[in-house]
Amino acid sequence: MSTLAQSKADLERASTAQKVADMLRERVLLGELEPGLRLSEEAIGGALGVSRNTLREAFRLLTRDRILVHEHSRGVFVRRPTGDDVRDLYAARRVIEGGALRLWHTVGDAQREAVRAPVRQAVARAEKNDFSKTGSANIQFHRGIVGLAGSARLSDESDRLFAELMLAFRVAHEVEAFHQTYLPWNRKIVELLNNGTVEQAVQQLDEYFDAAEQDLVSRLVAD
Amino acid sequence: MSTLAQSKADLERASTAQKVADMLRERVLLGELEPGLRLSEEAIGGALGVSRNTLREAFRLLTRDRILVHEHSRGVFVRRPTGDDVRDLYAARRVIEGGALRLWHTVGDAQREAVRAPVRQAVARAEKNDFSKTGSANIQFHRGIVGLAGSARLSDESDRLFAELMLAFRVAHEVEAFHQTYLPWNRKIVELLNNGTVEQAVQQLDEYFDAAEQDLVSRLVAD
DNA sequence: ATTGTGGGATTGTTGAACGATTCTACGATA
DNA sequence: TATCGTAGAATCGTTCAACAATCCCACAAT
Repeated sequence: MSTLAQSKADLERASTAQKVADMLRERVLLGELEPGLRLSEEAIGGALGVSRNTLREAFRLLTRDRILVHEHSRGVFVRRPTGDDVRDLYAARRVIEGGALRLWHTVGDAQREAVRAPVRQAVARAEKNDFSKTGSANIQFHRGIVGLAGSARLSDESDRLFAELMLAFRVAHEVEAFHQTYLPWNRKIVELLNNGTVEQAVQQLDEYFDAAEQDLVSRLVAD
Repeated sequence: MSTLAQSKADLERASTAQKVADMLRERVLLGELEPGLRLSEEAIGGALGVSRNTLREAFRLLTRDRILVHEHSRGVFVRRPTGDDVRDLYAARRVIEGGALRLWHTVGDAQREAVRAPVRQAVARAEKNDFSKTGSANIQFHRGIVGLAGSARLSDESDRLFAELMLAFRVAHEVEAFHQTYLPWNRKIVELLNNGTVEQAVQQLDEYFDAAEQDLVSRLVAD
């Protein structure tokens, strides 16, 4: 069964627009294309060897993911989140992740492990002074929390929220902080979950969101 | 200030693709284009007088809203939600609306009124045997609940979930039931909220979701 | 009944074209 | 000097035409 699913994935050729969109998304999230930058149809299309029409389809896909913003007759720009955007993002995360966390005692162990494992691995690496994959570990932790809900739609939307938040950190020149200060919070949350005190875990998560939002907003308005 | 915002809205001309997408979305949600129907680029484009490229942009917009599904080299189809889709949708709603409802005691009266008012108006109309706008009233109620979170992104995503759910009801030939059986539940929820017993309101909402999901799924698999 | 194997229809992608809109730089006016 | 207006360049919005790639369907072969 899993082999069938795998071969199906192989068969699902991505369209040109999809491939272009994936490439551009990676470039943006890696910081090679700075927030606020305008993406010229002619320049990008020429560099990538695709026609304007195909490129515009790729732009639509990324606009949908809030990676780019479209302004009529002006073009598309790499999104540059504001303080209001950050507040909106954390308001959404509080509801989604808080609501998902409260399902802790209703889900199976596989879903719980998706929350515990990223923290455990991050702790193990930190003890060896290995901070290489510390960034993606945090995201995996929060993806695991959302996954408790058991909704692919919710997980997809959360991925978009994470990506947009990453852009905000980049605007604030705080990409490193995003990847380093979270670990104590996450350990505490997992500990509370393992104790069965879910409501306290939710409260801890809320406090983390409060601290992260406040820090990020202050750095954005100062800019 | 409001006049400025209004004139700005006037200036924001929708693109042709956007207008076409809005028209098609309305057609689909009104049931004029049945779930599963394939939308031919040539036929639709010819009928609406727009080029294939512009129409394809409109298709992309509706695909992002999960109104249409795109299959490579096969075309786009009106989405036809399955039982698994419905389960996914309600899993997402449970987390989002449950999480939002728990913010009841933290929000201002304007946001609370956005929850109460739709139910009050629906009750008033029902007493006069007026069931005309009973459908949108239910949606407004749930939009109000999501609005408690104070996140435009979350509200937008919820609108997409509602639209997709409407398609599921259409597949199950239960559009009317969707608009009629909800009122007692909603009244009870508002009553519990006014009493300050938020957790009981959340529980009541969960029970409503359980009942609605089970009913809808059973009608879908029977099809 | 199942499995090739064609032709026909539809989509994927490209390139060019032209009107519409925005941006920019330069000069006019107070 | 600063503000304003305007012409020209650059870019976007949309359409059209073309061709390759893919899918669908009917028919024949086993």
